[in-house]
Amino acid sequence: MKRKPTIHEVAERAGVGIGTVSRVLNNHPAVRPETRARVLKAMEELGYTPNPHARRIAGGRSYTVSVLLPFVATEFYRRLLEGLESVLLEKRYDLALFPILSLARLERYLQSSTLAYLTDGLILASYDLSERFEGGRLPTDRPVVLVDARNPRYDSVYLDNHLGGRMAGEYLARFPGAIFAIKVEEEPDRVFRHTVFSERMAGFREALLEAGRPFPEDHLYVTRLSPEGGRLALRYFLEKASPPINVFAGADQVALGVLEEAQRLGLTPGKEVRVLGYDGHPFTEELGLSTVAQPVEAMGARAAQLLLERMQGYTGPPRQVRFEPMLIERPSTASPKEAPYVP
Amino acid sequence: MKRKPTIHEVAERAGVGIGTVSRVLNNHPAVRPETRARVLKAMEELGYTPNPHARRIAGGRSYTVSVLLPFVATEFYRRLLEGLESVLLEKRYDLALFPILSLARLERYLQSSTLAYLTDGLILASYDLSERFEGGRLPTDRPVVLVDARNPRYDSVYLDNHLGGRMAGEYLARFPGAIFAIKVEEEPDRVFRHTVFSERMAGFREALLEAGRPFPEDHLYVTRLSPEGGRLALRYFLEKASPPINVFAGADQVALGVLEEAQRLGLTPGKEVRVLGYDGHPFTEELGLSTVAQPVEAMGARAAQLLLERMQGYTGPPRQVRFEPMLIERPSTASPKEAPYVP
DNA sequence: AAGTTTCCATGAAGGGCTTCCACCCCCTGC
DNA sequence: GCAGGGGGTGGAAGCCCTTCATGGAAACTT
Repeated sequence: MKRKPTIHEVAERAGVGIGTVSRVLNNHPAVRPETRARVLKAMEELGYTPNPHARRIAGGRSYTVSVLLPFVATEFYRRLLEGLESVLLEKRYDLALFPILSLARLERYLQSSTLAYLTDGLILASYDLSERFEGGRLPTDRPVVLVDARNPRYDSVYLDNHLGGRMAGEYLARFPGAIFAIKVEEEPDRVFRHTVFSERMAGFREALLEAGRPFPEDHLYVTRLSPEGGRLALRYFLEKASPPINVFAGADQVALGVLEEAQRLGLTPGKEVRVLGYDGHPFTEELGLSTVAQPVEAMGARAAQLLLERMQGYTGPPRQVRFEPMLIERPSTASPKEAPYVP
Repeated sequence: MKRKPTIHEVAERAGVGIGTVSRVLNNHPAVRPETRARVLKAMEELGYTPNPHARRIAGGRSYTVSVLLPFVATEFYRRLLEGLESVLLEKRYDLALFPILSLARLERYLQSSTLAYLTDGLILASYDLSERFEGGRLPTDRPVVLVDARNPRYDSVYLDNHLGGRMAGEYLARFPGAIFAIKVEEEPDRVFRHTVFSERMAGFREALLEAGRPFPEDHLYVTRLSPEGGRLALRYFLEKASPPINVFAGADQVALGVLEEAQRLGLTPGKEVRVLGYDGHPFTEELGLSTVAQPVEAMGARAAQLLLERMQGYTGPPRQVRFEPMLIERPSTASPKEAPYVP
């Protein structure tokens, strides 16, 4: 394959200077329309496309945004990417993902410079990095936006998980029957720990306390993020109390398992076993699963917007954008009117 | 944040020329050990790290490999990345993912140049691009390796899905009871179509034919890649035939749903309903799900190796690396010895 | 008509690196 | 003692762009 054409070849073919070609590339207004057309034609004929590395080196844009994220294979990140993509694609930006699949990889990103830090902007998903970097700042001078995480030094887009937990608690407190909860285990690896699940549980506990509903320690089951965890949890709960019981599953994936196990045991969801998930993933709808929904796509889109503003030169103080979850009631929890809680 | 130090500052501090610094960076042998040490010390003190854009521009390495892939939120790609990562991390390469989340994004990658094409090498997952690009070649002169796809022009690492289908067919043909299969629907979007599921079914049919087992058209159920599809499929199958029945689910995700539905209906997996998955994802083990296992991690690792060789200058003809699946027998299909098929 | 302003266009400089040639120094071998 | 050969080293040239003086020409002024 022959070498890619450069700006010089375009300039020569169009009979203009390289500066003019560059201005055409960057949509600079000071180019006469017919000159612009000539240049575009030359580019077309040569199959020219600019080199992002060179653009970036020369102090321009590479039109690429990096996303550092811990995992890729979950519904949450799928939705987050969808939100980011929707905004960035429209603005003609590319999205480069840098998955942090292992501790070794994280170490590498913490120290060495990587392409990730040298694109036009950086989105950091689910990490609060203040503890990890000296000075609590990433080794880059590009704009950085956090999403699903908070840090006072950077623009942050986050969900109020404490509130979500409260909403779950307030809601379930209105039903008769014992109340249980499943807490998703944090990665044993300290590095990858994030705090969303703890925050949810804290809010949940708080709401139950205020509602005067007991929540003994053995009503909490801790497990990994998988349906299997939900199955085991339900069996455990049924040893502690008889139906009807109410389960806050902490995550939709886990709630799924609770639902399945209930059905297998012949217990009617929404009646003998009320199940409330968390996340609001699309699959909950067809399952009739009640859930505390996170607007993940909207959070992603907002993060992308904040980053675009920074890349366009905005230099105000860090912005903290808080999103609120929304409780969606579905058959997996019957309406509390039908069976109100009587202390 | 102050500007990052450059090679010149390192050179000055170490009292050497920039050429020497560059040689240290690139592990060139012709540097005296104590000079090397001095340079490394200067780098350390200045917190210097090289700029990948500049390295790439100057004709060197950026030490980054791009991966173009269609989806991110599936177990398959998680495993594939794990395989790629294991090899590349060791060789000190970064991995940049470019997810193709939409048709618009694909179009963009087909035409314009993007950072993806300008790293040191490119891995293309699950796409055969020969139809999409003029001349059947990507617009890049970097080495390209395909994985989970085949193209005679490029190094390819692929699984023999036809064989996998055959193995499934031969295996299930040994059991009594009607035989059913679930075919995973291809994306309606023509662009994202891939052929793995069709290949599996073709092999499956072939094997049944040879074994003299009938497979009428209405024994095939088509659905999306989700457990829900498996549930619906099983109910449909049970209208067509009574237990025992044998189901080739085409994908582990789908098999999962079949298994769940069977349990819910009070049918014993491995006895009244035999279920065979495809993929060999880790979760199948704890579920006792028999499956035609793909060595996805190994395929990823191999692809990374092929790419590394190309990046190191190997220029032989395109290599086609074929992997074979392996049937793993678990409780979801009892041993055929216990209940052999008698025509 | 001469002086201003505006509009376009040019190409050198520069950005951070690799490569390569030139050069120096020191060790061999005769 | 001298040519020859390496091992080390320095820095100019070059990679592909953007930016920024610089300047020519056309469009306005008074």
